[in-house]
Amino acid sequence: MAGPLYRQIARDLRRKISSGEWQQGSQLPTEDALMKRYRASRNTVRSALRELSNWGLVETLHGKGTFVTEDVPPIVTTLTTDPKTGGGGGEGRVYTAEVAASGREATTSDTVVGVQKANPAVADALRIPEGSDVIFRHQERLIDGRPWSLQTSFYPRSLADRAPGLLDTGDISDGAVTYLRSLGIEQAGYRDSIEVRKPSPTETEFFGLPSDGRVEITEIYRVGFDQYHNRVRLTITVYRADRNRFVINVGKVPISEGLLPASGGGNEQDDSSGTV
Amino acid sequence: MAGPLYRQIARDLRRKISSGEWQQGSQLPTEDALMKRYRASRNTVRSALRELSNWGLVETLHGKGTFVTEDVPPIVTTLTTDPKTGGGGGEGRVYTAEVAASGREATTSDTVVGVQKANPAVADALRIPEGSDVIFRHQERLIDGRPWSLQTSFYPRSLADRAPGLLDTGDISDGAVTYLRSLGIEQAGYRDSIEVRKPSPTETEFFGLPSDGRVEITEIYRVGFDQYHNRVRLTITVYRADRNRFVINVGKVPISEGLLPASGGGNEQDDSSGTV
DNA sequence: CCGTATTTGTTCGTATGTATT
DNA sequence: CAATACATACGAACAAATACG
Repeated sequence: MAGPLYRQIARDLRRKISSGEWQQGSQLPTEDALMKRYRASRNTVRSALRELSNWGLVETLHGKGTFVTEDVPPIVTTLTTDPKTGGGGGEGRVYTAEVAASGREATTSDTVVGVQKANPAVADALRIPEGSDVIFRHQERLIDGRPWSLQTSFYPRSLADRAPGLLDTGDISDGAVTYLRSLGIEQAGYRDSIEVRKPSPTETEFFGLPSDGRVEITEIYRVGFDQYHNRVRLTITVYRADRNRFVINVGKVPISEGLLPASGGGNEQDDSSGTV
Repeated sequence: MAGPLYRQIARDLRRKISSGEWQQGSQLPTEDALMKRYRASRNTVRSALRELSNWGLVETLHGKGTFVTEDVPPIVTTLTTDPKTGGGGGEGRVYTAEVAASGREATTSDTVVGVQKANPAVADALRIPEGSDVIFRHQERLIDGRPWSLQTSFYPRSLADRAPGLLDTGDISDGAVTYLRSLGIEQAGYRDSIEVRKPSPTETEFFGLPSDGRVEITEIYRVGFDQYHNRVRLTITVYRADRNRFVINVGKVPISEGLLPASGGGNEQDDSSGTV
């Protein structure tokens, strides 16, 4: 009854975690201890632990032990700019301001700039021929010193004639959008496209993700348009999917105070909202 | 060298998949065949296959075999309403129209309506006391007969005095937003909050997800405000994270034609965009 | 429909390697 | 260096789902 043994063990351990019997961050019994407690073989116990790990409930560290995963409050990012206050300022500034408001400190690595050939995705987003030159500006962004997001912007190479600063590393730290506006290239609007996918090796390393594909990445494509509907830039930003939340305001909405919709937190709610 | 054997096997299989040597949907060699090919034990081969499965590259079916995962083009949903054309029409209509535009057919289950006590998340979103009565309206939404999303809207119980139709199952199929507007309750704006999390058991079953927590869910909280900044409704919609994409338009953007940013597809791009 | 072969799922026991304490 | 704890790997047996004659 009740299915395979390893699932029964997993269920029991799960219960002990979600009931609070085992606190966040605390160490689970060793595999050896669990073998004895459940009279199961090592492989079976490990299957149970792997299941919990897949669901993000525990984390296993080689040589140290298995620990109950600790909740990390998500970073909240607003994707829409307030037409009244913001006026469409540079994203870099907006992001850091928003993070600072939550009492954390946002920093960025040095900007890496360069020119490369447009791959299909970039070419399509900017409506330029595949393989034509594009300027890229890349940054690693941290919060309180911990990896937060990776961002790369692409501009058509031809823009550098009017906006040579795009190829400077530090000068336009105020935000490329602001810089371009000073040159008469207004960002009249933008389109974001959000998707969730598995991390690339680079992303896995930057974010310090587990080597199995357990943790996903949220990728945001932002295509910026000027007043003539030309595609001026493509910005790709990636985040850890499980530690970031994105907010979109449409129409007349009050200024956000508390922000967070009081998320329950873990996975254990089990449809606590009734019919949700 | 090159790490554990099961990873070497996994890498080799991965290469055969991403190189196209093994087509989408085709069956991999049986575990028995892989044992012989790599001179490894069955458990080791299974470790390798599990790794590929975790990364979403293959799917294993009990008694049948292991198959290369087939790409499913994502459903695209626009979260912002065009102030010119849409004017903030009912979401239900907008969604189905958008899906229809892509040549697919959107249908919904019967609406389940009822009254329940507000849980903390709902109470916070609507700014009402926890435990007070709320009306819920729940729907399962399908595309071409396949599960697509689950949606539940919550309204303060008190709204039913002015809008009794909220408690009818079918009558306001045009969309609750339209219905409320006909009663003078305008949705002046809304705030979406997007997060990614593991599926609940109900969601796992509805979407037909694998029982390990491999596939994630995108959850969108939408809080609607009336012209007086009152919180009129909370709509929670959940989607398969890996088969849906969300678009947000801000400011002046051209009408989307092609939509998709020509995503490369799989995970195997391996930072093909260079510095991304 | 039945029975058999095929294929993956579960469980055990055991041994050895590697990281941490 | 030794003890502890998780990681990898092998071999074996039986169970469960599926395919096929």
